[in-house]
Amino acid sequence: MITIKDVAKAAGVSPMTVSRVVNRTDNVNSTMRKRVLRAVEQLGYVPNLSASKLRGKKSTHWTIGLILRDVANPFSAELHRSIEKSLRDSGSLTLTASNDDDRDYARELVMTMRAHQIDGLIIAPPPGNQSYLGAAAETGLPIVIVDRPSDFEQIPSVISDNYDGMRQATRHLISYGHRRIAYLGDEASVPMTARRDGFLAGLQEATIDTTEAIIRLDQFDPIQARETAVSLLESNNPPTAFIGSRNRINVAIIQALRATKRSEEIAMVGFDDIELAAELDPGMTAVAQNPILIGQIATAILMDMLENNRVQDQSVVVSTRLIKRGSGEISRTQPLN
Amino acid sequence: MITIKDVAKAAGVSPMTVSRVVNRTDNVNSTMRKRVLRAVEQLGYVPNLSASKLRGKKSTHWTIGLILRDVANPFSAELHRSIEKSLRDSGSLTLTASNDDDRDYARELVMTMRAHQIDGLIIAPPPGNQSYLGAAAETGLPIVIVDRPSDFEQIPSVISDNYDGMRQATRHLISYGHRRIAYLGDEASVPMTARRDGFLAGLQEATIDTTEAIIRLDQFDPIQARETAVSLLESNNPPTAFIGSRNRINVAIIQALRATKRSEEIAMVGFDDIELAAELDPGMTAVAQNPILIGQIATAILMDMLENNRVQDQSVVVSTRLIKRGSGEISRTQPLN
DNA sequence: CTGTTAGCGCGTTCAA
DNA sequence: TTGAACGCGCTAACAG
Repeated sequence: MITIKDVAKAAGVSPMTVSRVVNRTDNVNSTMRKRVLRAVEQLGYVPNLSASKLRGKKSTHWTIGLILRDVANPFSAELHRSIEKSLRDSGSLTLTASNDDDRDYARELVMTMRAHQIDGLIIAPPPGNQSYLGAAAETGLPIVIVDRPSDFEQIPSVISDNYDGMRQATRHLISYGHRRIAYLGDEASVPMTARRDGFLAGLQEATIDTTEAIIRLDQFDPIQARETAVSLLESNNPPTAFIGSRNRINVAIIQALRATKRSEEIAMVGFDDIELAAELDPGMTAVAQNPILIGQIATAILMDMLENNRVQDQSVVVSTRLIKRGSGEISRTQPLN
Repeated sequence: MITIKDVAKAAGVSPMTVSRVVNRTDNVNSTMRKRVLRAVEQLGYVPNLSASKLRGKKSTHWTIGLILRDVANPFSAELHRSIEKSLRDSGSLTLTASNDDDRDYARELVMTMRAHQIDGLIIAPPPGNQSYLGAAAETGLPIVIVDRPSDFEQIPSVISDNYDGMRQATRHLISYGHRRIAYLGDEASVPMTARRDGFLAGLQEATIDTTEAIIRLDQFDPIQARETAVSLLESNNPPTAFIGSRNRINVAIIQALRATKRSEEIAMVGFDDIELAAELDPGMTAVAQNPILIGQIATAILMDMLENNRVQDQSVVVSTRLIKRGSGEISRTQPLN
């Protein structure tokens, strides 16, 4: 490894002079500067950021920890991209990992990232106790929570308006005459319970009893969800519309509708948009989140905490958007009870 | 920040003893060990990995640089996920970034990551000179190239069999009677030229002249590709089949076919699979790459270089798989010339 | 079994 | 304008 000393020796100056040249500080005699730069070039010297940081140097080239649920999930991937882009100007880099909704692993990841000396953290925490985040925040680590509400006053969060998004979806289906609406979801995390509550609120507004609808909160796995949807469709009293609570579940419902050749007559709205959703027959009506904006806001808040060394306590809610593509605009065809 | 000294003071021992306890090395008296562990717990001490590394400690908790084309692209995202998963057991973390096919930026990223003291690098390099990788490799940094061939003997690569995959796609369409096949792609990178060559080889095998087919190598942008496809469909001598050269282009072609209501009569095969491809009408026949396997192999090679301190020079080619879903099995309907 | 010494690469502080 | 000394947090090597 080429160190500052090697460069100094090659250029015939002291390490300090090299440091000054590399960091563009102070005034350095231009001949020396040239000598140093030539040596840097020749030896391929790359400064050791860890050592600088250890020595106490402040930099704006932050190392940001980014913990998402699953980097391969389209929503997470877009969020990742957005954060990366927002960070790019400052020359900051992200240490990225997926937590798979496993709280213990998330805790471990935070530890490891702290050991790696991250300057800030953006995390989509798994369900459950966020105490490990509180502890980390107390040491002065700036943290922003995304996609989940924060347990702590001192930790800001950026999150979609899950409740309102789902309520809109529900209202939309009701406006097309549907009452027997099947909701496939779970209640394992706060966003999911918010979506469930949005659905219930939509029903209540229209004075639809929860027994008239079909509410399945045990749908964790796409394959299982697909089977559930098929069996509902084949039951005595099938739904006239479906609501999917997240992107993988939406795909499952679409598969079920197609497998039973009912996609033209049974309505469907999905929470979370999917690539190609517009090219289906009919196109999938979706409640779209805005991962790009969420990422931008989260990054902006974090940068503010980092640069101004202050504690933020704001919680931002980003609204969703209902995109009508056909599947949600199928009117109820079945006779009224 | 809590350091080893703080813990030592709190536990009434020397820093060295704390180090031994934390690193589980040597034998430490069990009472002392307990005292130390209690202090660690109480103070929330997190060891500074950078400092350990600076001191020269070897660890198996590697920090791996991962430079992809675009973390939000489904192919890259799957690759990312696979690498992350393969790395997880060793407790390694990735410093991840997108290069947007910009060589200069990729060069800069490698610099920055080197400054961050990464132990190894997995990169999907942009088109153009890879000299910056050669230089980095010469300093002893283990590098594995993915999704692109390597310019250097000493840098191993893992890549899909683009040539063969595209040749299979072409043969497949030809076996359904197609001769006037429109290929929408570019030749801006080695994988793309390999796909182009695979297409040409497929034509040649069937003694189809290149003037009989439609070969567009100027399709970089999905929106532009969509327009191209529409205008081809509306021309005097339209193609009876399309080939898309990558995922975003496939979507564009599907959109064009649907917009012109020709998806049932014009065949189509896409290179790269897409979520929901099976739920289209007809389903999209695709040449699927295997990002999971590519990631596993790349990680395995890198780990071998890291752990055994040796230089690998192998190049691995991962085969593709043709998935028939309907769009590629539409026979030619137009009269023979 | 435990502590002391020294130094990894770097930059702040101060002296020249 | 330049350089020397010092110490950031940590641990290998040695001493006790």
